[in-house]
Amino acid sequence: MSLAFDLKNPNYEFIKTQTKAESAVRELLKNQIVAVDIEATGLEPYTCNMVLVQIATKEKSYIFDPKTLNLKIIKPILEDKKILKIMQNGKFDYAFIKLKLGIEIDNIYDTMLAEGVLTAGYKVSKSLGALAEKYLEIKLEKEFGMSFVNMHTNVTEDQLKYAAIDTLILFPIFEKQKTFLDKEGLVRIAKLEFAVTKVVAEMELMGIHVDKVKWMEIINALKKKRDIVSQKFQDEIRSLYPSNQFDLFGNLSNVININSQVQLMELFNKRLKVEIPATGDAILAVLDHPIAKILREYRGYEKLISAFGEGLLEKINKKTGRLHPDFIQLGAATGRFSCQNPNLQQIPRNSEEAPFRECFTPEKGNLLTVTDYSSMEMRILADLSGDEKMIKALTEGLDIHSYTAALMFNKEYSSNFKKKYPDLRQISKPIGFGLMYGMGSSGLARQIDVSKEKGKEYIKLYFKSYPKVRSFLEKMAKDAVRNGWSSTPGGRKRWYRKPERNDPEYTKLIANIERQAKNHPIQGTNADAIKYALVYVYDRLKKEKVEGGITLTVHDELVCEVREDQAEDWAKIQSEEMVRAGELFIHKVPVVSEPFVSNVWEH
DNA sequence: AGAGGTGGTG
DNA sequence: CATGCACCACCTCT
Repeated sequence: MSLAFDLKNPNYEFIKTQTKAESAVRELLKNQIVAVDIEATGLEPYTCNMVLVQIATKEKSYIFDPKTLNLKIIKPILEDKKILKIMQNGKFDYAFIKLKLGIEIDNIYDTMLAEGVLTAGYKVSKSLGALAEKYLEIKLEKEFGMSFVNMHTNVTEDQLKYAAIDTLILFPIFEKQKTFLDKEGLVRIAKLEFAVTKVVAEMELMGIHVDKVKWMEIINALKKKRDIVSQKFQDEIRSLYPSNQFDLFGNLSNVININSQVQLMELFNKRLKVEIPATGDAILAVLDHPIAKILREYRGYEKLISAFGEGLLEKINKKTGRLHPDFIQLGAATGRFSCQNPNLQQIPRNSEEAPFRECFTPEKGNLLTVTDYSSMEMRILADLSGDEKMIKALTEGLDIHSYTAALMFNKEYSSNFKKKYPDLRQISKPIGFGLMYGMGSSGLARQIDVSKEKGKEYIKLYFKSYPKVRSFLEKMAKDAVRNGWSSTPGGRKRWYRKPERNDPEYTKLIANIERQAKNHPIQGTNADAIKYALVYVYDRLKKEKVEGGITLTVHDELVCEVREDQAEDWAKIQSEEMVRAGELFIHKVPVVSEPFVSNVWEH
């Protein structure tokens, strides 16, 4: 592929006067497509600064100096709905440009997200370097000293060259990707991802407030309990070890490291003479041994303290006093978000001892509006499979697991079924979830603690109740193995590496694909829906002039923080927009989302 | 630095 | 033979 620019000597202009900047803007406004990139002193927009802002045409990169220029003048380019902005991981640049210049970039084509939808399911790098190699067979040498991180000196000519290349190279990558998006029918889903990315940037900038005092109260209480249990554990096992050790202060020291799986295995298998294959909770639970009981109690506390302790508070932003986690837009192969630093999608649900979610609170004068889809994946399964009885149950608003149990075990469904036959419902519920995950009979048997034969029988009864669910799941599995991909009705694809026939793990690998492909259309459609919802909700916030923004998305849930007098009305709108998004994909059963207004995340 | 084990979420 | 999807954080151990 021949490039429209010279890699060794890219055409660029480093702009340091307002007059030159103005004429550059005039030139740029003549284009339908530009590439945009920034260089910054670090990754965090609140505490780092922009060093360069590059906007390029196919042939030439205009490099603006944010220190000497008033960059408000690039607003007409960046906010123009007609001019396409090619960016690599645009969320990053969007955040800086919004924060430093008050400009909201519109009409983004993101090469990283495009690559994400083109390679979903494959573990491949989506860095600019990787894309340049893949599409252009060019190696981008990011030399040491090229970084702008913590930079205080003047930019070098080499740095400017690379800054120029970072924009110029986006054009040919964009051209190549476009043909693949077309070929794979991924244009629609790519456009969705592009529309979502600015919402994600805004959501990250918004962040969420944490009640630090309450958080530490919870942690300290847990620590007290943990330390008592930990001491008890050491005392109970001390006699099993030959000599007592003392620490510097003459206290008895710990016999083993309770956190060490290796030492625990030695303890159970060699000293307590109970053969266990691992020390996970499922195994310890059935062991019925006093030491196992203490260990389980310890683990309960230790887990919460280590995973959600001070570490989370250390991530509070110095500038804003809020948490600003990274939402990875294509973090999961199914199209779901993932979340990092910290992962707010795995904060424990509130419990008596550890009401962590109560610590996420609105700023004074605001309230949180929380909306989630109710039993969305069940609804998706009903809709995609077209199973009449499941559709009927969900349409009539019946308790789906009770209704399933009634069908399976030939009982009359009633509104008090749950109370009348709790044991039957306890069988039907895990099957419903398990099947969406491609679970087999032995897995189910293990789950609900019945024999393998009983497990098989239950699944049979389930499929007899919902025959189309079976044929749907089997078709998904078979098609994916044949095609090497599966897709959602929204057009999102997930690819699978087909194993060689002679692979020693062939059967296992095929079984993996089958399970993943049964789940993908369900989980993926949920992801498609919540992503449309994010765009709808963001647009509606602006349209309704609501003061506030989106703070969190947790797979089937959206959380906004808004001015308190607007919260009640807004929560309803937020739910409506979620429903509207869900109805793009679900037509045969109702989409349901409940609105909540609250001064804590969850109560 | 990376793997494996464990366990939190949807 | 293994046999429930999708993640991320923390711990130990090599």
